[in-house]
Amino acid sequence: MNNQKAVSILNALAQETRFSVFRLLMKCGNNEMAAGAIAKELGVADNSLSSHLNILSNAGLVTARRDGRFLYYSASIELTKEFVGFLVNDCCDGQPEICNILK
Amino acid sequence: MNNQKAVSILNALAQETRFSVFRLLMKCGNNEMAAGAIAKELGVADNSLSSHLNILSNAGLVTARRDGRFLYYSASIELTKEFVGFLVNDCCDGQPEICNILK
DNA sequence: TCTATATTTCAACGATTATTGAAATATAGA
DNA sequence: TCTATATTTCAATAATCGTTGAAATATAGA
Repeated sequence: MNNQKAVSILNALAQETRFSVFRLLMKCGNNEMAAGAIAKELGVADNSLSSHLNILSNAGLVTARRDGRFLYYSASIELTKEFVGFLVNDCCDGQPEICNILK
Repeated sequence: MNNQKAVSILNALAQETRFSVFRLLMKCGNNEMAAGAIAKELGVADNSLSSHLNILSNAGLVTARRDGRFLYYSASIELTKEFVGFLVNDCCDGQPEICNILK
């Protein structure tokens, strides 16, 4: 993780539809959802959602698995962990007890 | 914290200069830096930085304090905590042990 | 092979965004 | 009051972004 990678993740998340997709998949944990099911759940056009899924995927936040006609998406939990860690780790000039940010 | 507020925070952070400003101020912890010092440190034009600081400030991520001609900025650590919590809390459908995201 | 379903790709359009130069505002000190 | 410093505001421009409709691709089943 580095500044550039973090900004690309932030860009991917900084849009209402994409953020909702991400939260929906995070809620699913290690389970997955087909693109169509996500589109229906969120009330988004298929092609628009496809574009958003692609952006999330390029940022590494979701991964896809094809099964027949369906593409199943799931959240990349490891990357999310890394990202959150990077966001908060270097705070307070190496004295985390100052802000105690993770609790 | 809610989706809309989180997206506004993500938008504020999703730009290289602003993310660098945020990280710089987080590194300062409860200390602060004058706008000019931030601009110099990051090699950004004053007016451009002012615009970015305004965006970070509108998102609640930084606060400003005037002292004479100087405006001192610092990170809003409480909001950052709330934001990170919101990002990761509802994961795994209420079974955080599945991804154990904060550790 | 034909048809239906699931999803993506593409081009176009309007909207939003970042940067720049110049001007304005706020304050300090002589 | 005059000048210098710190910062913001404003208008303009170029670049990027999200959505839409239509077409294309992939697959399943009859």
